[in-house]
Amino acid sequence: MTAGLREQKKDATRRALHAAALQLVADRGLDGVTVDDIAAQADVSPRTFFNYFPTKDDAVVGLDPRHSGRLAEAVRARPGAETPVQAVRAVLLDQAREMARDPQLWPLRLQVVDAHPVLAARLSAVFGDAERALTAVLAERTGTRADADALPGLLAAVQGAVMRTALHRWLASGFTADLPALVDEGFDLVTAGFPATPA
Amino acid sequence: MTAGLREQKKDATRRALHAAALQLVADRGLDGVTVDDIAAQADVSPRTFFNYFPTKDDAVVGLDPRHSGRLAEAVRARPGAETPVQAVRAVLLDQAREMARDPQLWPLRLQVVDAHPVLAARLSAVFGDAERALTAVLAERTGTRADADALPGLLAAVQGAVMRTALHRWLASGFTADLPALVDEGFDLVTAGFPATPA
DNA sequence: CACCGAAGTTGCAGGATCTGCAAGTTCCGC
DNA sequence: GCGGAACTTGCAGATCCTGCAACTTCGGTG
Repeated sequence: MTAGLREQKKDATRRALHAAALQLVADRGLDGVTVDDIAAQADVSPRTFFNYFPTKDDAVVGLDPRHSGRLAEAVRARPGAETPVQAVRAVLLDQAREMARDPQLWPLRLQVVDAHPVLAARLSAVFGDAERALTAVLAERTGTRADADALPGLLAAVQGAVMRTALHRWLASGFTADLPALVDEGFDLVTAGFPATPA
Repeated sequence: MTAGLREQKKDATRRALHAAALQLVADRGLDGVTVDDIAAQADVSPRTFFNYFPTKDDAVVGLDPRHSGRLAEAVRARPGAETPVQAVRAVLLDQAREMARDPQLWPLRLQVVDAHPVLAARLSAVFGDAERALTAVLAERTGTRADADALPGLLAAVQGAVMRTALHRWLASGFTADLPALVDEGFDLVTAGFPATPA
């Protein structure tokens, strides 16, 4: 089942590079760290670094392109009886719980990303990929064409907005808030159509 | 009113650089164009290029950082009687009309950006800045703290989602669709809370 | 109108990023 | 074992981007 030794090593190296990049940048700032530093920390040659990540920035963010497909696949796997919003909401809650599990990884990532606009852009690109894949799956589910119906693309984009907002508020709370709860709150507001003033 | 000759020249140079970057990249692709090419096309030295844009990518996207504040300012200027959603919707419609006015600039921009994920990330960063500024203004309007109330941040993010989706659908239509109408459609869906299936 | 400070342009040197290429080394299946 | 595939590595080189120091141009002032 688990792939050969080769695969394991690759995964390990990838994680080592990401961990090194994240930690070093957290300590010294993005400009205080070179690719050579990261490679040295992970015990590979500088040239090998680029076999794993096309860019220093990508190593810091550290999210596979294959990660982009996970969201869409998870939504596809939801029971067909659910409405698109219900399906997306359920999946996002799962992901939020997953992210909150490791008390180090995502908090550190978010702090670092927040401190460097360039990295925020990179992270947005990853989200964008995920949203594009999700759009296709939602179009399947609703049986419409993605270019005729606005719903798939819009829901995919709004889902990203909810998640980004939740992550930002999580960060702002010093990671004391409950991430899934923040996601829930976001979906409540959205599905209520942004009530004027519930005052 | 209009600033001195100096300001005019700066604006002209900036526009020339952006236009050159956009056109060259549209023709040859992002990797087929160097900063030297762009500078030459705009009749300035390569070194001067970096007095205007911190990055080649930024020159291609060509949006000021000061552009980021315009959205927020426009919302601040809306009558206080409007709900946040109404105010944001009105401003976004204005911007959509503005973007659709020049039949060349935004279409070319969007095509180029769509063809190069790196540029999409850059554009996302600009949107992100605008959203952050908007969050602050919305928090003012609702009289809440942006970190206690989810609405300002979420509405700012969702607004971005609506606009991005509209732009994407505009692009997909080959720019035959009506951009303001696409924005309207997006807001209708959002304020309806994503109705299950209006079938 | 002559002059001075501020603002803008330019060239140069240099560090860092990233890519192709051509070895070497390690793993997997037969 | 052994042959091919996969991975690592070094090297050369193009490009990006930055600091610095000169030079040129603009805008105001007496």
